Amino acid sequence: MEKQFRPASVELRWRQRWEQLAIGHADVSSRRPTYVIALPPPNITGALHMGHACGFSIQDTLCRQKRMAGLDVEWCPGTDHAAIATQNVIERQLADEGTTKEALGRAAFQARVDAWYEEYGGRIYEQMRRLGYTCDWVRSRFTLDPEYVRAIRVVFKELFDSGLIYRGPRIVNWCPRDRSAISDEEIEWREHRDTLYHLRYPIDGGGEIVVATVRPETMLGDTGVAVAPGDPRYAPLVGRTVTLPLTGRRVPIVADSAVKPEFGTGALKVTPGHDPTDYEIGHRHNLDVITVMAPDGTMDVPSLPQFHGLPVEQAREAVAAALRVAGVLVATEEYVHDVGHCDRCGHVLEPLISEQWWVRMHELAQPAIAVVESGEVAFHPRRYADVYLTWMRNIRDWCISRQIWLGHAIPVSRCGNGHTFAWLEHPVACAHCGDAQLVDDPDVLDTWFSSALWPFAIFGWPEETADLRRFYPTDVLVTGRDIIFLWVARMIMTGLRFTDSKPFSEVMITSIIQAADGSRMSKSKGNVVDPLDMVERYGADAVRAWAAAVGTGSQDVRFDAERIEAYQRFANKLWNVTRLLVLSLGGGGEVMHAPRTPNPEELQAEDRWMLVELARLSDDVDASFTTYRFHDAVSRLYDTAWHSYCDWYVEMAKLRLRDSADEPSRNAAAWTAITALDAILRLLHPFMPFLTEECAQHLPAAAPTLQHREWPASPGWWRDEPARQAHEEVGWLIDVVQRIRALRQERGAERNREHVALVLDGDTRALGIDRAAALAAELVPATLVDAHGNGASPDVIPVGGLRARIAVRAAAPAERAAGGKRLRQLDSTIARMRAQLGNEGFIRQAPGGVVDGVRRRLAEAEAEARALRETVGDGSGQATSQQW
RNA sequence: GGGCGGAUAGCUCAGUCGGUCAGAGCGCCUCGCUUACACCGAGGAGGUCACAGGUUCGAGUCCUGUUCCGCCCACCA
Repeated sequence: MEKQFRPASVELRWRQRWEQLAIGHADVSSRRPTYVIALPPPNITGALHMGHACGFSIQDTLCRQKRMAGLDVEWCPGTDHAAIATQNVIERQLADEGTTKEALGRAAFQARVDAWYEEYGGRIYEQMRRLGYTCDWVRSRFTLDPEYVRAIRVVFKELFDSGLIYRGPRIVNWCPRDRSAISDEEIEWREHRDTLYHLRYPIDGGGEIVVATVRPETMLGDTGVAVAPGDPRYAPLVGRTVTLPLTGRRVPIVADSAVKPEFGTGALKVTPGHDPTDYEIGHRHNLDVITVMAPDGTMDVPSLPQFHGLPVEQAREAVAAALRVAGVLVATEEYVHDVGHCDRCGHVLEPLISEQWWVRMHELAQPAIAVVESGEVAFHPRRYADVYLTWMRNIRDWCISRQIWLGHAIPVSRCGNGHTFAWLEHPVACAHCGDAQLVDDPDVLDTWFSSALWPFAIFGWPEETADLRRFYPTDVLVTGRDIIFLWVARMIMTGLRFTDSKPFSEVMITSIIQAADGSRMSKSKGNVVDPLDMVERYGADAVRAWAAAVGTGSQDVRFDAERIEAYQRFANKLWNVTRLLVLSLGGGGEVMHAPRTPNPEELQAEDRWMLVELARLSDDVDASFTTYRFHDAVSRLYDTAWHSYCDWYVEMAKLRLRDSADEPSRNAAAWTAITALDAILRLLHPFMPFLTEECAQHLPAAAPTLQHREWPASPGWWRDEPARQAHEEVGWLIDVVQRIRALRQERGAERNREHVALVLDGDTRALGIDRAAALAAELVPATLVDAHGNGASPDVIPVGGLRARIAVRAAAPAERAAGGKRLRQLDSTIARMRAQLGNEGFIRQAPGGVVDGVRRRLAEAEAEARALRETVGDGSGQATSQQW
């Protein structure tokens, strides 16, 4: 075994082993209970970032643990075609080449896309393999697979036939760059600093009314002016008309509650064709809807050639200038507000009227609300259930059509007789009248429409496949909160409607990984961290342990590579303690001799102490899996493995391991050391699979993989009263050792056995006083003067039932005073506790255990302070010199 | 406008039922290459738990308000 754990040298080998053993493959014919996760499919066009690495690692950790617990685990991977995102990427490529998709034509464009999918799909899976994920690769799915397309069409047709999908002209969020509508959930709001223009509209028959707008160019499409109902300034004007500048159109003044009288001038120009609020107002007052903008974002006003064809920004300036000349523009003010952008391409959205396909959501939402209210679908952390419910209760219809080239075609045709119908396979004639003059719908579906079917479509739905029967519904969904609306909610709705079952019963929301400065990681900022870089630098295990440590606990986390590095060190530590056991217990080669199982009475107190530590660790790790608090699990594993096991147990056991004269003792230590390491490795395996596999190979009980070993469960006698007693007493011993070491160093003594003289006595039941003294002498290290209290030193350190008397050979008198620091700490603690005990309310109302605890600690502190004053003095240099 | 989260050591973060809760890792200081590990070991310094009130015998923890930071929702022209 090498002195250092080298992840690069073992990872490939273990990945191959897991693949050979088909660890990730679930057996559809098995009778074992299942555990199923549908991997949130990453966009096929991208590479995985640290956020993916975090969420996916947690899923693999869940899967590995469930396998060890005996479940048949199916973790089904896949990728998403990401229509708009992919199209944008390819279009940018084409632009760089000086061409366009239109010039290329549909077929050639599709060929480019297919090549792109081919190239990138494999890359994502390769990244996942490098991180050690045990997905069921055989079942991997792509949202463009034929079976998947079939599922989409079945869902669409059912919703269409039942009237939940409809087509209609409505005001939509239009992206002029993508030339497509997008849904409300795909808007990214950004703050803009704009100008608020005050425009004076002349009232017919005399007078004027001033409106405020940030978009003067839209006044070309105004069809009304609105004021708040009952606004005394304008009440008399309601019902009159104004004649618009530039267009000369006469439009009415109406009163509508959507108008806030305190904003701007209290009067609103109404442009139903280009503003959602205005659209509603216009609808209520039967105002005309006039469109003045083309789908490409330029003005579409042939009757006003000076503006026709201008892009929005230019049109805004031109119209404002014209209004200024006409004396209509009476004032401007700076105005900061949020403007909607396309979340895919970043372009400013233009609200405009367009024919689109919509899903009526209200009816679909009701059962999806019920399952979360009842807890049948539970969110972790819990508060996200409220986020979900609030959105669901206010849900609006979903615009599912996109005017782009890529994606799933909307499976609808219209015949020459005007019948519009949805189909599963492309028809040759009208389903209603047989007319063969069919026109297909030109639009494609929102990518999220297909994603919404993921948990059941991946298993073959709508066919009653064996996979579907066995693996659906899934157990848990692990994802980020940013797609609760876009994805999680819609999966729950479609699952309940089409499979009569919730698609998963738990939703685990993971943290969002930010850049080091707290900003979003994004390619454009160049602050994206590639998980593979981290794997190469620190090893896959370190990345995975980091993921578990930061991915839960609900706080967004700033990326800090040092935190990954800490787990690399941890891996090395465990590797080396394994090495130590191999060197001490090696039976030739690099595998330890299997120790005989000791009789319980052969175990020393420290052995029992370690077993109790293990029992507690395994309880805590189990609890962390139940509550999805992986950061707890990682920190408990880290502490127990490093500190309890390496720093204390192994140090205590070392002597016995080397003492071949006392076989029962040596055997008990060996058995305990190996048993503990084996349990730690198994508990840690879901988090750090490579390291734990590699270490476990050196243990006597080695299996082909830890995935075939059982999840640790501690026997009852690790938790019984004798064990607890031993644990407590060894705890005292550890405390004593630490205090002696501190005193030694404070007083400038070398870490040398001869510089500390130790006498230990006390009341111990599980840990004999001779044994305690021997251990303490070894651990400090110190010279054991007399285990029966005949030494000359006064008491110094009382902890629990132990009393240690020590004498330290100080380097210099001045440094001896350093003990005064401990005294000052003790004095303030003593004062605080005395005050507390002097408080009647505390004595009367605090639980007895708490009061007793304070009394006990006070007594200990007082005893220690008293003893310290005798040996060390109070810092004034008048310490008694203890020699021996 | 409504809501959620955060503010704890120099940095990044834990802290569940109010009472060993003043913690970890990194960084820093002092020792130590002791036959597992210097990617290590031993010890140490360092915090008015954002601020102000309140509840309580007792508050980092519960309540109210305030200030900053991040995010979400919303028909802020």
